Amino acid sequence: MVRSYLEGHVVGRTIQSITVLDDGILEKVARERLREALEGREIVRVARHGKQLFLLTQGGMTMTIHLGMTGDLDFHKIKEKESRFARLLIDFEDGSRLEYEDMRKFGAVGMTPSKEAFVALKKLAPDALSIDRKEFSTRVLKHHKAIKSVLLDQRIVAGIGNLYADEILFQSKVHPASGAASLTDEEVERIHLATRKVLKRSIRVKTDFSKPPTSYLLRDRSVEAKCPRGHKAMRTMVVGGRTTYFCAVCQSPAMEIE
DNA sequence: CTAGATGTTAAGGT
DNA sequence: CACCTTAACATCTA
Repeated sequence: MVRSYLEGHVVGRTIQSITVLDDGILEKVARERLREALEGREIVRVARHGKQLFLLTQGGMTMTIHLGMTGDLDFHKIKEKESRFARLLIDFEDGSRLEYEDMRKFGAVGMTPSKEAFVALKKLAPDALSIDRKEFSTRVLKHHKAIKSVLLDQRIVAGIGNLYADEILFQSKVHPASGAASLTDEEVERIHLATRKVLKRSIRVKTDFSKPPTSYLLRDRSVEAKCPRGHKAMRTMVVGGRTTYFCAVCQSPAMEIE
């Protein structure tokens, strides 16, 4: 969703200047180098791999952007006063501007010769939406940690975040703490299908949590909530250091055996 | 006021 | 190596 938003606004525009407001978000590149390499170049393509974004320039380097937890990109036709948490500005020659804001600064902006080089460097797994059933299953079954931790591990499958992992496991009726390696083939297949369904749907609704179908857990993330299938059994637990919501009825280990 | 949480990821320990 | 925990960060809420 961010990728298509950017594609519509920055492809074809030429970078006039880059203003780094906070060096803390730069990933292993000095602001001078970023500016030297990218200013004056036209953005010709916007790509995505998992949660990572790439702005490819004509005959030059590629800018990498990760939104982290609170990052956001806003395109403005004219230069307005930047927001409180703006960290980096890209001004284009036609007077428009792309603003990168990130309150908690878990995001990162960097530079790479190519998307492929960056993916290799970070050891990122194939993107969750490009991986077929067979490969998904091979990758998942290899690990012995909790299935939720596996889904969140960008080196096993790229592009799934905390909320989406919960949603995927709810839709698949699998308990988040189940050991990945001991899942049945059928369960893994359900998880693979749910991953595609949930991510595609989320991209379509632009991650607006009020818009997914009412059968989605994402709409109301709290223990007070009723599970979308009517059970009053929402539970919370910590898996792999991340808060996890699930329905104790739908996703009980007993249900998995059916 | 402090404690605890939060769309993430890298680094350090076992 | 596989896995787990924690720190970095800046707010907001109980």
